[in-house]
Amino acid sequence: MRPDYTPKDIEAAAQQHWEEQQAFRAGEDSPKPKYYCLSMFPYPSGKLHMGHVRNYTIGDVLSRYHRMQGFNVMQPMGWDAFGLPAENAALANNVPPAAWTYSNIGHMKQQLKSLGLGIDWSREVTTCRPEYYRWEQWLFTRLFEKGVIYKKTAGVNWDPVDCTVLANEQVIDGRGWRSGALVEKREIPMYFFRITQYAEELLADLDRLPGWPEQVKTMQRNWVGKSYGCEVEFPYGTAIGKEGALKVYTTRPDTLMGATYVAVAAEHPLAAQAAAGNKELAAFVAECKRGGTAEADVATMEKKGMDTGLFVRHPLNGVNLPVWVANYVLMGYGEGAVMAVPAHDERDYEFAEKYGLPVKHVIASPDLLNKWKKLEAQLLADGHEPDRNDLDQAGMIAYLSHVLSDLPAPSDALIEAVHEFAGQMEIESPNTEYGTLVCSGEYSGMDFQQAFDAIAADLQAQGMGKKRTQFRLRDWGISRQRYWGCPIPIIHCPACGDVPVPDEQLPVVLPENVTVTGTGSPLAKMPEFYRCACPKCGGEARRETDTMDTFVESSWYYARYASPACSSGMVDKIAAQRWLPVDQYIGGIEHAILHLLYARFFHKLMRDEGLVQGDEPFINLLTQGMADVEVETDAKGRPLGAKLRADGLPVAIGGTEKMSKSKNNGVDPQAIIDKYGADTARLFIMFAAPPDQQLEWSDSGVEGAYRFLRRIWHFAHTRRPAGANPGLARDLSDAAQPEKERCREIHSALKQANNDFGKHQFNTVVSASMKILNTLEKCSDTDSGPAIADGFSILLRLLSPITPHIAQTLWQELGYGDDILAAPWPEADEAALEQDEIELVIQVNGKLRGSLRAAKDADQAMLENLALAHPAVQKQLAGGAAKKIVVVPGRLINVVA
RNA sequence: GCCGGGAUGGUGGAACUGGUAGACGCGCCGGACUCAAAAUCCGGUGUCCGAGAGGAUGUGGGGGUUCAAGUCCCCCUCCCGGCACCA
Repeated sequence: MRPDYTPKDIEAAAQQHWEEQQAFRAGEDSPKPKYYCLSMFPYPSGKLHMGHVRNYTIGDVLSRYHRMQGFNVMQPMGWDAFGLPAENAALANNVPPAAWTYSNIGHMKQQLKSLGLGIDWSREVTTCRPEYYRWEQWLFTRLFEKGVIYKKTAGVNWDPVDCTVLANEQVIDGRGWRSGALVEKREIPMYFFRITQYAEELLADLDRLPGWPEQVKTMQRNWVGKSYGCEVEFPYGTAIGKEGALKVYTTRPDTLMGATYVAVAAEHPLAAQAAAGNKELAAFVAECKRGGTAEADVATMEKKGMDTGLFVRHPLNGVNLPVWVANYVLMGYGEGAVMAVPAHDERDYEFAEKYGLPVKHVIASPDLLNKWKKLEAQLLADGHEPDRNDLDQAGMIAYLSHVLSDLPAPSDALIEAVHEFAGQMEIESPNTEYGTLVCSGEYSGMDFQQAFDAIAADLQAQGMGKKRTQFRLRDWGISRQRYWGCPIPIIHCPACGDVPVPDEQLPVVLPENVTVTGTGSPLAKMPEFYRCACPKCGGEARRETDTMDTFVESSWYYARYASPACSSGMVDKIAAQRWLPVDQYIGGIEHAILHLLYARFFHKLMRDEGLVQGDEPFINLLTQGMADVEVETDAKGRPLGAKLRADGLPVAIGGTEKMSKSKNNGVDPQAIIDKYGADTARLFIMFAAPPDQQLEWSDSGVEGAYRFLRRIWHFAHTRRPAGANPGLARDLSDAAQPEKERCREIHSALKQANNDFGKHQFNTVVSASMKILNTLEKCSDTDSGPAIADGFSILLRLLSPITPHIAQTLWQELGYGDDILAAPWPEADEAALEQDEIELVIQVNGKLRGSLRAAKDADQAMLENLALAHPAVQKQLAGGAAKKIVVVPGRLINVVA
């Protein structure tokens, strides 16, 4: 055995050993229970960053841990290979996206292998390969025929200079990132997955995922956004041109009597109609159509609007309400029109304040109600008749000032009551809480639910509305006007319409040798690609040149791993049944909504096709915190440029790297692996923080991780802690006190580590391991020989999922066994944890004043007496008596003076 | 803007279910070894007052509940993730 720790040699040897043993091939006919451990596959951006290392180390730790617990583990890996960055790289470096992608995959695969991950590489999938995406195309044609996929128009960001559709992140301050041209919203035809048809199920099944973080489930629930509300129609007469009704959807029908105007989106027919004869309005509508489509931009825009001059009639009280065009109303959302209740909605209030529109309170909080009653009572007491007219804010303020100035000699009590009421109204503008209806005619006095039901019933009776359940979730548009993606398998025939490509013609292969110019879609310029015959009538037809959203590939890869080479179907049903669902999924928190929702949706689609069983793809989910970069942002929070923490060099945004804010993590993992080895890199990353916590990387602390491994090696070399039967429970009844204490320390650290493994808190597993080594180093050969061997074998096994190379090497070198992967997982020996005497903390009024040792089974009265006798307590009490004594068994005694 | 998180020493983080705040590391300070340095080992290290014993104070800010609050409740600030064409 070498005296020095030489990670390069031992890691190469250990990896070769696993390779020879085919140690990580997932067995198809194992009697052991299966454990499918999946880490989100990487986009092949070029090189590994710390986020990858963190993700894949977590996955490997869980895989190896479960393997030692007796599971048949499957841990696959693959490449999310289609996407925008490859096209950007092509533009920047003149390399075809395919070549760039394959070369990146080659390099990153080497990097992953050098980390010593226990991956079954025989299952590798690459989404840009026709063998993979042909099945995606196949499913598309099936779903198209079933009507789950349909076509409609939708808005995109159009760059009028580059004649290209831009991704949201390519629109910076309303301009194209390359051309600088002002971006326009343009409506184009696209294919959509009818995900809304599954909205109810996607929502309900979240309740059947106890292994998912609550945080993620909450985000998904809010995203699906089931709401109970009402359709309300605001009729208009021929004055507008023709008779009709403006339909809106609201979740607050109880505030209907407080509506003071209605607002429509710029794209709404009513806006277009009004703009036809109004140049100023037409210009405003055009202005609203400028800029990007991203919701964050729209929502943070300054609220602007313009009066159309049109009016609609309030369906219940017949009052005419003005129609405004407002940029905060979105066409693709609900009905593209809203009823505005400024008194009880933040955005409506802000808008009404800005344009001087009336505010009418119709919901009163208990406070407001009480203050109004008090005011009324005082008016009566002073001999005046209270005015119970509408609480239109302006009218109310006028009324209140009338009370103060026009009434003869108002009493002090009345003046106070007016001020209190006015003050409360001020506080409650806008009041978005539920409350009691006021100033709402026959509905006054009702609570939310009563008003909801009554108003909905009245609307329905008049044919002017009804209750409706609505989802916030929108259908999933998957058409992309880009080259580097999976071709949509549709042929457009002038005679037959949209015809799906027949099975025998699949896959529609994406040509790999192309030149990317940055203007327009490359496929649309390739007649050899798009010219084709209609599969139905044989006539001349045109192939669809749009490709699919890359979220589609990542929505089903987890299922493909079960039978990666299956050439007869999307999945081999037997293999899918064996391996699915995924037992543990691990990936970044940034995927909490979109990717995870789409994958859940796809599982249900595949289930309905009879391909997979079960309703959900991922049983347990671990969301990893982001690995941050220091990013400078503009006023809208968009990155202007990222700075590499380590050396301050700027990093290109939207360049050849994956376009992600997390692409640069300040520390290059390869440099750490080269200098210290994979075990140090893995240990360092697991020790830095718990997996779900976000982390800013710096390499301080890498040295400490390396030092720890070196100490382990040195300990093994100098102390040779081998035992014939490591892990055998030892009878400690005769052992000397120091040895008992050392054993207790080791087993209590082990107990903590096992508990932390269960919580996926690997940083404290590492600290427990460090404590064990600290204890072992305190042992002398003579007093604790066998304990050392026992303790060291615990240490190696505890660390083996995290630092597998050194653990395997020492396990073998010291003769514990051939393969640490086959060793049983260590469990804490409860007998070793027993203590006769324990330390108790003494508090006086909750403040720490001392401690005492007592027998572990000392009773309450005895402990109280011991505490009272304690000098520190005597001093604090200063002769006084204790009011109360709180004893927390095994922990503390608190004397309350 | 909306939805979801987060904030603990110089620093990464720990603290089971409301019960000794700062485990385990990094860094720093002092010491040993050495011709010297590196490596290694030993000791110390929240802040303030104090020679010391000890005391006060302390978990982003403000309030509250409790014998006891980093932990529970209310309000606020800042930071991070997502917002449907980045992946």
